[in-house]
Amino acid sequence: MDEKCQRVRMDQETHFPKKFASMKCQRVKVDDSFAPALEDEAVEVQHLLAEPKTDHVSVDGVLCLGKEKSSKCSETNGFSYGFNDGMGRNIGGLHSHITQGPDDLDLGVLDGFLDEVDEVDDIHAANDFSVAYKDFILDIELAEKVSYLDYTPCEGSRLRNSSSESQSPGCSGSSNGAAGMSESSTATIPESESKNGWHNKSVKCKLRRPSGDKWNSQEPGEDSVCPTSDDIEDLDELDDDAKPLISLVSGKNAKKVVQAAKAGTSARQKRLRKPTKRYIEELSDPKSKHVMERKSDLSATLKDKRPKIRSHDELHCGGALSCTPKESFSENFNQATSKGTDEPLHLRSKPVSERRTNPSFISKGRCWSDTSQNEPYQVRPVKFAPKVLSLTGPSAQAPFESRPRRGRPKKSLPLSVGKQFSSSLAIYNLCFPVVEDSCASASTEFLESEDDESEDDCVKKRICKKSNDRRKHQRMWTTPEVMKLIDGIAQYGTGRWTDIKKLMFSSTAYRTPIDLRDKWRNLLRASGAQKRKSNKKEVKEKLKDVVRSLPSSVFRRVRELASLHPYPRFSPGGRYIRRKN
DNA sequence: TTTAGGG
DNA sequence: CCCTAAA
Repeated sequence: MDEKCQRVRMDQETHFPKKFASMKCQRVKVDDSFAPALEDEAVEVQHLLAEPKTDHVSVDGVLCLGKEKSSKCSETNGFSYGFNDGMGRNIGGLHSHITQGPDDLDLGVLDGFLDEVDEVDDIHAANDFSVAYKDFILDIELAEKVSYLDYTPCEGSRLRNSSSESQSPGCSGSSNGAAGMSESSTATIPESESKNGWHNKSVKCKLRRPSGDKWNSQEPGEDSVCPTSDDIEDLDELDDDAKPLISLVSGKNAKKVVQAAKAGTSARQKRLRKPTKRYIEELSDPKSKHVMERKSDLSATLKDKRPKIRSHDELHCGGALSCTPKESFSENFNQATSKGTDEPLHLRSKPVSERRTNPSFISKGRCWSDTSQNEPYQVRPVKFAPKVLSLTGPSAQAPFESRPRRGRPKKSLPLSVGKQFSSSLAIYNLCFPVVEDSCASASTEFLESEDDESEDDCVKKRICKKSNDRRKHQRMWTTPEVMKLIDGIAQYGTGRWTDIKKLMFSSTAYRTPIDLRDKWRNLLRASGAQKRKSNKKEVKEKLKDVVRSLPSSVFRRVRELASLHPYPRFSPGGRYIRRKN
């Protein structure tokens, strides 16, 4: 662990001052649909607790994260500013080497840190850094001391609880259950206050340590260093978001709490997951509706083509198969400690039990991504990574392409769908009913996910690669295609999509008449030719992608045609006219 | 089967 | 893109 720490630190020092410019907001932008991230928070905290010695790195990661968010993706939230404000000073105090301008950071390094940060996407999604901060604080605290953890397990679970609880206000209604909890120490601190960059300087000053820069002076992995209030102080400087926890910790028996928490993670669960590019891409799918996933269970697993980045606990997917003793122990421990407290049990046990019982948890199709190729220092994950990969590899794609084609069946049908049940693979198949791709294909995909390629290329590659796939992926409309479509409409008018398809798109089999029509609809909206509720600008902003990629001449034509061939060809009576040839 | 329209 | 209703 020391090695890991140092290594990362070295990396950080070396690469940090590079460039942050390459940072893609992508990561941050995928958030909005992530309210359900809450659902994993308890687990996440647990994971973080489980990682004793990454303290420094973790904190650095947070700082970087803050910078990333605020500097590069200012559109995400106003929260960023406040955050940055607070963080900026702290960075200055704590890490002189990362006080470079926002553009001096390196994405690669950031990614590394993101690993430490665990679930960046989730964090961003929740628009709530407080959770993350608490996590890190826990991390740090945990790193400090590993000894006598054996007593006060209740405290540990308590801590976890409060962590998961305090983040609930930042999330949408789905987390009502947690909101009802009442833990005196945490309940007194309104989370909402800490989310708006609200800076409580008094606290800071009070706790501030004169010269302590423990991040630079203290060697990682020193077990002899007790978690002192200094640590808490420094942590407190991180951000106000951390305050709830800090007050919790300091208000109660800080050491015990932390140690207990640590005890809970003596069976250490390493964070395995690093979202691969593929998943990032998947996440940016505008159609992502994570709420849906929660509601629907198995059916959703078949339909869902949007694997989500989630807690690596989902490695329990195929759980019985890939679950290592350590993991199971950890889970059991958590449940055991949960019982020891006087707090509502369901709040704690929910994440775990839900994962176990809810198939949707299992089938996010991202198991193999948890093997985190980008975390070289991980040992245990690597041990079972191949297993998971081999098991889930093929099916990792399943959610993506197993979505049964509803409606009229199209040309190619699945070769085999979920027929391979054996006693040992029963669970696995349950989770991944569709297992059809060869391992080779999966492995190529796996490797490809690492590639750095433009999204377009990604899409196209996938399409090509799965040419025999029944599933039709998004296919970008090229400008020539759009112009062809416009020509066709000019010729046939709107409403005769099959004709247009036959004559203008006879060569491109992947464009169905419906596609043409949809595209036309989009063009209308984008061009503002349609007098919709929203004005042009608004529409254009919405469909910026389309607008961006098309010349203005196209839109002129669109508007012309729109007036010439009004799309919703309603008869005076209101019913649409079906034009006959 | 095809189109319209909503998601 | 997907789905359903309607023609």
